[in-house]
Amino acid sequence: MGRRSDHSREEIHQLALEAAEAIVAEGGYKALSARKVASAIGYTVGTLYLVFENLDDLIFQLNGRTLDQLFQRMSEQCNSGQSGKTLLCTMATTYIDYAEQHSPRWNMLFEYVAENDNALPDWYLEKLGEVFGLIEQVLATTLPDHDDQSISQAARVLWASVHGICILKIRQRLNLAGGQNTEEMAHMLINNFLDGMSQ
Amino acid sequence: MGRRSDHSREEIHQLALEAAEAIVAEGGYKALSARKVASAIGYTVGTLYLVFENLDDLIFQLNGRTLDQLFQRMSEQCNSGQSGKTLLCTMATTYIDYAEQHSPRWNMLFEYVAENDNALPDWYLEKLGEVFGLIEQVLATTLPDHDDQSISQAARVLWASVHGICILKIRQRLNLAGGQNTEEMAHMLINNFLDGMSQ
DNA sequence: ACCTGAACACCGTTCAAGT
DNA sequence: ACCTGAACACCGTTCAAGT
Repeated sequence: MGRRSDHSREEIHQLALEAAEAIVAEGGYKALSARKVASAIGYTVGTLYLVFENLDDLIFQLNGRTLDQLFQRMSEQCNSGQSGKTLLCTMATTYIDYAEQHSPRWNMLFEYVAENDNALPDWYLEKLGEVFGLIEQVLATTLPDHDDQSISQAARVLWASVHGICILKIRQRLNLAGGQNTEEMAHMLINNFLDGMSQ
Repeated sequence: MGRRSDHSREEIHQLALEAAEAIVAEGGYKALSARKVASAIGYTVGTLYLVFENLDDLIFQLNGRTLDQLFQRMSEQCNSGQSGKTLLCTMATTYIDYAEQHSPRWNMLFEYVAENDNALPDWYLEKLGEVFGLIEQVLATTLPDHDDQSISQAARVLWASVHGICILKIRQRLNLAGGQNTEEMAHMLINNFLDGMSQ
């Protein structure tokens, strides 16, 4: 046994995250295990615990990358020349498309709840804040008569709502008679919510 | 080894569900295991598999009971003499209170996704449909100018949205600066959505 | 210093064998 | 007929011991 140093600590860290992404994409978050990740990168389980606190730590970091990807795709829409309701609908479509195309990974992002009432890591909440920040920016120009606090609250309410539609669809809790598709539902929400706010 | 017949099949079934409820309430859905349920009711693991297909089957049935409880609490509000936006806000509060008071159990209700693209059991979707049906009824009297299909779609969009706010709060994904409480957010949503619909 | 591998205490699920 | 308990193939996590 013993030393190998084929890879630096940082390299093992990266390799592990990439292997974990592949496992989740392939078989869902339930297929993820420390042993599988380790063997996928050619190390033993023990090594993983030199680089991550535990499996939850690895999951959080993977989720952090997912948030980065969501943020990037949504922020790209902000420079598309659209604005107002149209832009918000486009951003919702981007969000929904990501969720549908990467559903195992997207699922994992919202599944995990820390045990023992531990709060989520600060950097995690910051990344979430950035996503909500995008919505705030768009809302601020769309509803110029509202103050900052009102915009901030509306952004949270609106995006949590889009998220709710998305998650019930992905989790198959909206397979009821007469169902619209996810995108139509999100657009119906955005249009009516903004009309209500504009009165 | 062998026969005991202390309890009928049906009794074992009930005992197991009750034991499972207690375990989840105590330690969250991650604490639930077939072995724990079995030992809590004084049987061995094997016995559980005479009464349930597998652990997921047990979870689905427990979730079915949770849906029944939600339906009952929400339908009680419908006879409270309130109507329109006020009634919908009360129902949202009921939904949110249940989620906050029984968060491990409520979490489990929306966590589980069937593997292999198996759809949820029919009886499960029916129970979900009953909850959405309540919202439809209230919306139908609140928005008399809309046809049935429009009401049905609005009910799904509205309640999925309330759900989204609720789940992000419970999963601590809305612990961002300047946060309102869950109830305020849901009420803001309902008021603006209905104002939009009424235009 | 770096990594191993065996150990510990758990899982879900099955099914031959006991009464 | 009813239930057991041992077996199988897995888990997450730790840490003495090898190089």
